[in-house]
Amino acid sequence: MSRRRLFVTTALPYANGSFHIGHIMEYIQADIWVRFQRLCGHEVHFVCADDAHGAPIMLKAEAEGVTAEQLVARFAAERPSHLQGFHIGFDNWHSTHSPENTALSQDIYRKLKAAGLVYSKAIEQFYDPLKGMFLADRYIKGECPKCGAKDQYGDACENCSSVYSPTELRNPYSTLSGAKPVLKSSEHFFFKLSDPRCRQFLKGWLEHPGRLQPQVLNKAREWLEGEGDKALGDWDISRDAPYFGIPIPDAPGKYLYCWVDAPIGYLASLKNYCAKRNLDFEKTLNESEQIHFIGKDIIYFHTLFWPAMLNFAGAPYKVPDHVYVHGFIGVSGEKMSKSRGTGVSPLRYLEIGMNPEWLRYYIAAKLNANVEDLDFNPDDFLARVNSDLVGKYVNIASRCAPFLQRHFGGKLHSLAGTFEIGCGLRPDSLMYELHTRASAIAALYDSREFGKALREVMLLADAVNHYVDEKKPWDLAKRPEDAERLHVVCSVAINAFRLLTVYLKPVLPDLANAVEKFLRVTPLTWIDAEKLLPEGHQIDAFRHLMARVDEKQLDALFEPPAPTAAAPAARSPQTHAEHQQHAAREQAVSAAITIDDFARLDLRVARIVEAEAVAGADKLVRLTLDIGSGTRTVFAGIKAAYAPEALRGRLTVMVTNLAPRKMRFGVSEGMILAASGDDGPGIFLVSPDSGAQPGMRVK
RNA sequence: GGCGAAUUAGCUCAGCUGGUUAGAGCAGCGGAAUCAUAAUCCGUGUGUCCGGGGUUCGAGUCCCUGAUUCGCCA
Repeated sequence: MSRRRLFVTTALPYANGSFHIGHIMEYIQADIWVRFQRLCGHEVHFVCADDAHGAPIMLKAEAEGVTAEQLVARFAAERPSHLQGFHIGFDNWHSTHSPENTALSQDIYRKLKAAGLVYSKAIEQFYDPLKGMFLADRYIKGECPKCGAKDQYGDACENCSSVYSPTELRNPYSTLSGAKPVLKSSEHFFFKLSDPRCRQFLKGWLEHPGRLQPQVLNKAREWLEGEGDKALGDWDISRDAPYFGIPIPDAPGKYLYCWVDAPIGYLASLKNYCAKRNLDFEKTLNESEQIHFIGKDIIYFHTLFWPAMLNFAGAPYKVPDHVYVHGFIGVSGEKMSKSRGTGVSPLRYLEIGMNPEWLRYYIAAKLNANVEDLDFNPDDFLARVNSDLVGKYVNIASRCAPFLQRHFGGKLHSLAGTFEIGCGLRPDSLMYELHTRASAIAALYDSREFGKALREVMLLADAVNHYVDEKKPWDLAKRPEDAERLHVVCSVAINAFRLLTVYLKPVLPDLANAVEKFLRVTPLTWIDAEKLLPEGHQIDAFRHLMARVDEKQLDALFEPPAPTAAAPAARSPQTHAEHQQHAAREQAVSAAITIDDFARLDLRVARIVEAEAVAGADKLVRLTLDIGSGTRTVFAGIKAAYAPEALRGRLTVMVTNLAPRKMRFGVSEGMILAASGDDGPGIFLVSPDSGAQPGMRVK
């Protein structure tokens, strides 16, 4: 195979939070693929970056009283340790808020404009007069124009699922300030995706054989070829100040929509990397296959906007060669929710000392080349990792190396007249079989069928264990006349172990590293599967290569984020609200907790933007809370003490990481703090001192 | 609401253009072994293939319909 040059990216994570399991899964998938390509001798430039721009980051920074740059820098600072923690080997990590990205984005914009694909027109949008900014749909709420349900977002009603535009909402309000938004006109720039040139190009790009997975192609084709009201529309690519983003050239007060400069961040990161490595950016870009790993949620951007942008911007840009799409990862059958903090926390996984390669293996074992969701199931994880990795694979070395050490000074026997497999090995021998599977396994890795690849490898591990069992080295060791047979059997097993290590190395780089030390060999590559260890090769004494997963670790991993969120099982709907009333009612002071226990509570200053009595409930008030980064709905049992209208605009303190709870009237996404005596008087809402801003952490 | 996908053993999933007794891994159960961090080996699957109709000599596989779940669109 000729040497490939690859430019590989993963989707840019939004820089308003830490990594969640979904990010890590994608990085693991791409990292395994990249490591495999490198083991095969191909050249790979593997980069990513923080997606730093956009209104949510700007607003979150504002709520925390820091600049957007500071907010982004805070998350950027923790990236390296988390990536290293899972052995994810990006060559470079950059940011869309960078000189490179500004230059590239403005260049691409200018070229698209020159190509006649950008035009401007005035549009009317809701504007928050208090905040002094235009409001995206998600920042507008109001009453559904059809059914009158309150607190519905600007696009659709969760209650009657009717669809409308934000301007149709009754009594609309800004979730940022609570103010009534006003309609205001402004000039916006559009990318003319409807241009026949675009459609024609995209059709050709999409249909290019092997470019996309069939499911992705179908979806993209559906969007591209939509007719009538489903036709592909032009894309609004500008935002008005104030906006944290890249200024549009020659258009004061206008910024590029963050989804324009986000994928350009791939190129910015590559450019930044090339500068560091003294590589020619344009040459590297043009000589490499350009491959993007993404989740299924952003297919639209990567199969329509992005290739069209690149194509019509022209040289030195080139269109992506492949976009590889994966599904979502759920936990125990439940969908992961970023905002509600459910799911497996990769950071907690590392904190409690779980082996990152367990997760790499487990995820790899469940990944295929399709756009399918996968499930993290703790029991499955435990069984899979312990059985496959420790029981089958590591066990081979563990059961044979001691004989070599005890009887032969750790030196291997020759397995054939020559060290090249195939020349001296019988076709029916174990080593021959192990060797011949290399190309099939490689093909599976290359096509991202990791689950199938690992199944193949484990089948081979089974064969090796079978072999050991059949040859019974422990019996041979009892008879001096069988010494040579013992030597051969154990040497076969160790050589087999070495091949299995090659096959697992893309998934388990760290373990492979430990095996290389144990076997005293230079770093293994894929071509090493064609060779055997020479006669007399000295190996080290065996020591544990991998611990088993302990069930207690999984318990710790899934411990609820806050003590109050324990046992969410069978509780009456009312309990949560009652819990709110009584949370602090303990007479005796509770048992001591550590600062770490306390730190697990995420308490935030919240502004009550909306409060209304819940029809049909005696005590409940439905609160809409602004916590800086967004809004939450909380049901609080405080109706007896507070009239809803008296609550609006007040600041209070909210437990933001309390597990969400489904109640008869909706989902409560946290709780607010209030004081109360044993049997009354009343309920007293906790308020921060003046100056506090929504989103500030209470600690 | 429209379009689409999924639903196969306790768990995770294979089953291509319809064809003989529906498969794998893990778990479980029975046995063997004891080199190995109780790891390994052998044996063991009577599953309304989501429900209900239909086409066919024959359907997990095709068609219709219903349920559930999940997407996309509006």
